[in-house]
Amino acid sequence: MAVPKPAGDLDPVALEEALMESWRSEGTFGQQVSSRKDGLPFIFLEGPPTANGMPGIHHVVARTYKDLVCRWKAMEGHFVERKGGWDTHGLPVEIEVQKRLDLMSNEAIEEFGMAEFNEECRKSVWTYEDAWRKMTERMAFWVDLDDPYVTLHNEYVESGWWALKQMFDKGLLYKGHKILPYCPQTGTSYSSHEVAQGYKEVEEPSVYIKFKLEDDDASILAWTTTPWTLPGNVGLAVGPEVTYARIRVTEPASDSWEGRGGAEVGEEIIMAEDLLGEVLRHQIEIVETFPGSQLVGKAYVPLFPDAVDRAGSETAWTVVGADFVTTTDGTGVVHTAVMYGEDDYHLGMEVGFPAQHTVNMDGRFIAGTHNSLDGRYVKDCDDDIIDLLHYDNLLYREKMYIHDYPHCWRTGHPLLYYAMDSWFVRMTAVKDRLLEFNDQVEWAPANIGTGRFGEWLRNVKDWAISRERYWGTPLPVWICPDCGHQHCAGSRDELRELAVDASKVTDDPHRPFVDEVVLHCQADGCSSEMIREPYVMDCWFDSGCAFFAQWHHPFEDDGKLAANFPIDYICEGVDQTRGWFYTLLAVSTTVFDSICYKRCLSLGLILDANGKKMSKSVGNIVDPWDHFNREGADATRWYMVTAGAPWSPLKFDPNGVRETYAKMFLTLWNVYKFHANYAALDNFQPGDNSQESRAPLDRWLLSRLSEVGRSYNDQFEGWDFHKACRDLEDFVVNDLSNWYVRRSRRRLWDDAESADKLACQHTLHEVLVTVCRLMAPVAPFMADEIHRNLVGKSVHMADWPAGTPGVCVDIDPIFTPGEVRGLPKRDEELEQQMALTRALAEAGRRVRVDAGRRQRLPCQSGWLVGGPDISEFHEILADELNVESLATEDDLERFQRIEVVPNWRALGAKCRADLPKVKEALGAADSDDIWAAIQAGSCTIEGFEITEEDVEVKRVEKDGFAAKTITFGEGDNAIDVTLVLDMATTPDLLSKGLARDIIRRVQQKRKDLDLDVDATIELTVWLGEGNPELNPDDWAHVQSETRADVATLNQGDGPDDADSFTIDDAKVTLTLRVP
RNA sequence: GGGCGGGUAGCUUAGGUUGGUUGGAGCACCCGGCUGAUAACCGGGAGGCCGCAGGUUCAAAUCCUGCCUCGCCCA
Repeated sequence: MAVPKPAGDLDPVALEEALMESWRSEGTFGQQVSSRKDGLPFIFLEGPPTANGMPGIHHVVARTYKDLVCRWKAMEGHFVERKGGWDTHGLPVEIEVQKRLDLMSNEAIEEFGMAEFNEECRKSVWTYEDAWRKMTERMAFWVDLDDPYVTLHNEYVESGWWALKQMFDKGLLYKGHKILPYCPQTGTSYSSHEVAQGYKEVEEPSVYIKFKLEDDDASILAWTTTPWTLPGNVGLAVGPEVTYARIRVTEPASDSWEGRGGAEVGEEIIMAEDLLGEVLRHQIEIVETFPGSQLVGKAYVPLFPDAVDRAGSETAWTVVGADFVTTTDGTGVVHTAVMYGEDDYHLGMEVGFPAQHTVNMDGRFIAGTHNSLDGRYVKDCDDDIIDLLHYDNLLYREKMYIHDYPHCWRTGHPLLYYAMDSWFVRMTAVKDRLLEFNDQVEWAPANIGTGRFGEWLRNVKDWAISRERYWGTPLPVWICPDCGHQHCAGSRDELRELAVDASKVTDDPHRPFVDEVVLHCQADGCSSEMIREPYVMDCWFDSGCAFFAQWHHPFEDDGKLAANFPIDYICEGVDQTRGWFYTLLAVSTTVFDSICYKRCLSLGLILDANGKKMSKSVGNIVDPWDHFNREGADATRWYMVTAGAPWSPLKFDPNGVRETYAKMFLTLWNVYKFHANYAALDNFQPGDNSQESRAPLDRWLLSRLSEVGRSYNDQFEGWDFHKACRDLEDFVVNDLSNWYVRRSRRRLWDDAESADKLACQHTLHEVLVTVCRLMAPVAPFMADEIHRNLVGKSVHMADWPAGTPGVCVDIDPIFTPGEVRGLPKRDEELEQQMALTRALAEAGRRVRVDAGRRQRLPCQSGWLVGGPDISEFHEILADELNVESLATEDDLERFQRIEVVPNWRALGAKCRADLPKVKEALGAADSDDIWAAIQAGSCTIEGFEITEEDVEVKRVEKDGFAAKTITFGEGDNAIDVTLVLDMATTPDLLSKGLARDIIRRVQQKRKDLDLDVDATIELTVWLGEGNPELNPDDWAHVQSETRADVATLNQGDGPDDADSFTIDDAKVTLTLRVP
């Protein structure tokens, strides 16, 4: 504990940069972690960002909430390790490299060389690492970036392999199909993100097809916008609840028929009743109507009999029921080609349609589909297919159709929805466990767990985890081309064991090296060789493995996983709900059959000041450095935390950061400066100084601090960081600065040592130290700067002053005796009294405004009527009110008289034409007498008997008094308190008021001249005509207050060029000279 | 198209679960006061169809229904 150094003006950027340097050289972060190594662990897992994009303000938000919770828990005494992490695989990385090197197809990549391409990806991943590191350090996110986990590291990949093998061994990994938008030109399928970049409006032929029933003369009519899928048709779907109609054509089509197709008179067609009018172009009659369920099971004649092999399917080319069928467009009958639509595929799997391709990976029809189509690009065949159907009398109509359709963002070609081979994790098998584990997670906000996330889990689908890409964790599955045996490898050693040529197994598990590895088939009796499936993993799988792969579990984790699982806290944006939040739980459920994280804070999105999403293309990105370099990281962090609940969308307003800086940080700094400068001057040493012996003002502030600290902690525990910080800010600005410091300035001016001055210094010291500890997790810089100067050590090594410190197990004591520990005693009664005092001080200013009496002109007396005893604060209140003496008084009557005024409504009805006379008489009479007479029932005026109903009684202040009544407290405890001021003016009061006005002007002048506080001056004052006499005592007071060693008081107007001012029409002139 | 969240003063927002006197606050604006008090402070003023329309109720910013609008996720 040292005597504080004096503090200068605040330069937030310099302050923060200097502290960064101290933290670096002292290793403060490491010290904070290791000093708590015997505390209960609090396990945090960093969601890995990808470093191939610039960090933005939204990253600062997420990292603030990660950091503040970890810092808070560490101060509580927890052992909080914070390992960094990087997400380094995946499509975004590949796309960056492809764009840069102009490799716009898989062929181009393979021509360039897969090894070379992946090397470019590996480098690209670190493009912005330095920017990330700088941002992370500058914003004071304490995370270990020197030893992070990295998803591309060989060890990390190996842990992923191990996890996948666990799934495989449990029968949770299988190969199936996934319908994906696919570009045959580039040979790649696309993520929804890529698809979104390539929508185009196109006009294409759509057709109504007649499917002839086997045992019936009628046809079922179906509609499609993709004629090229018709050869693959294997079924028709109808809505079981939808009403269908069988109709008969009664007249030939009119001459206005356009395009191909048609129907004969007498032909019968079945389709949804609601859509008849929209679809049919013939005169018809309805034969019958019936629900779709009656159609289910009916067989029809295949359009292209050779295209698909029945393969034992009993449902092929029959009608099936499906819930997704609607009558919003089409015919209410959905043509189903299993391999070319997501609904189609799922329906096909469900009802057992044959799943066969009619189209190759190059986008051409497979040989044997139809002799005029085989080998041709499908999009070129639309017209020919329509022709073929027309000639077979299977076409009813064709119609051009305009819609948005996805196109390849690289080649501009239309994408085909195509069933790709894909590997899945059978999440549907563990759905109940997922839901059970989710119930154990404490979500913030709670509705994410029950709502968005819970909903997602209740509808969980199998997880398609393979990607036909190059840069990622390779899928460690090998298949024997001869016997079909599948083998999932769980480690690099296992590969070496099974490899035909072990030397092909490199340390680097990435493609293309791993593709070279061929394994001995492990099936009994098969001596063939297994080839690797050419996929890489969904990069979400990588990050979902972070909780164990970061330790290279189970290969060399040294018990790390056991000690760090499940995780206590994760925190990311709400957009991670179906991303990282899900994949973590998915992996921990399938591999460990365990909950993964206990608490999850899901952050709202960050928007610009206008509520628009920030995006590069719109150009509304906020650069965090704009604020780091102006208001500083503390103000930026504090603003983000106080701007709203963490889970609400944050409209980032640059002005708000400025406001936070001006309000919270400048104010706090100035309080600190006030304390530090006087403490340095007086050689202040904190020591024993009991709370009880201090001034009521001190005890009040400490009590407030106690309450604010307690609720701050409670609100932290309830995730309400925004409320906690707003309350603390309110305390600092209003209680500490605007009231306590303002009321205490004079106490510290005193040159002599006094108990009161010491009490004030101790109070400021304790309050500042405690405030610093409370705010340290959110604003780690200024809190540390102040704490270091007052206590001599970093705030980040200090204990949390509130809550339950039970988790601090055998930590070295970081406190020396006499230091602030915990929170002070609370005195609610005292707080109430001060609240009333402040309310009365405000009421007094209002009284003066209403009564037209200047604040600087003192009143002789003030009285308080009613309310609790606040005599402890009478001195303060008298000073605030500028009254010579303040007293309590029981009898409000002393200052008030009643005034009886007519109730015009009642009196008018009674007196009618005589009303003016009654009014005059009432006005002339004495109110007290009239009221007494009315109450006695003997009041008669101008012959009318006046009762209580005829008048209203008002209470007004007697001449010479002004008053205001305030209601203090709430509900049943509310009590009226009246403040009365004596408005009388005496020569004595006028003299005091004049003195105060002169002092005020001189002080302003001193300030303008930038004089030192203790500099002396020579003062000359001229009092013009009309001024009151200035008493010698008051003149002496002027001299001492303004440090005027030499002072002259003259009558009359002073020199023209001197400063002058006017009070009550009298002129005062003054000159001020510095000797 | 489905799910979720938001819409309150010029701007940022509190309140909404539990309906109840006149819907609070900060910034900006205007007037006044105060200040050896900091980008300060105090009082007052102006500024609100609490997104729109219905409904429930003695009473709706609050509860219900529909719609509009912004955002996110999913299709």
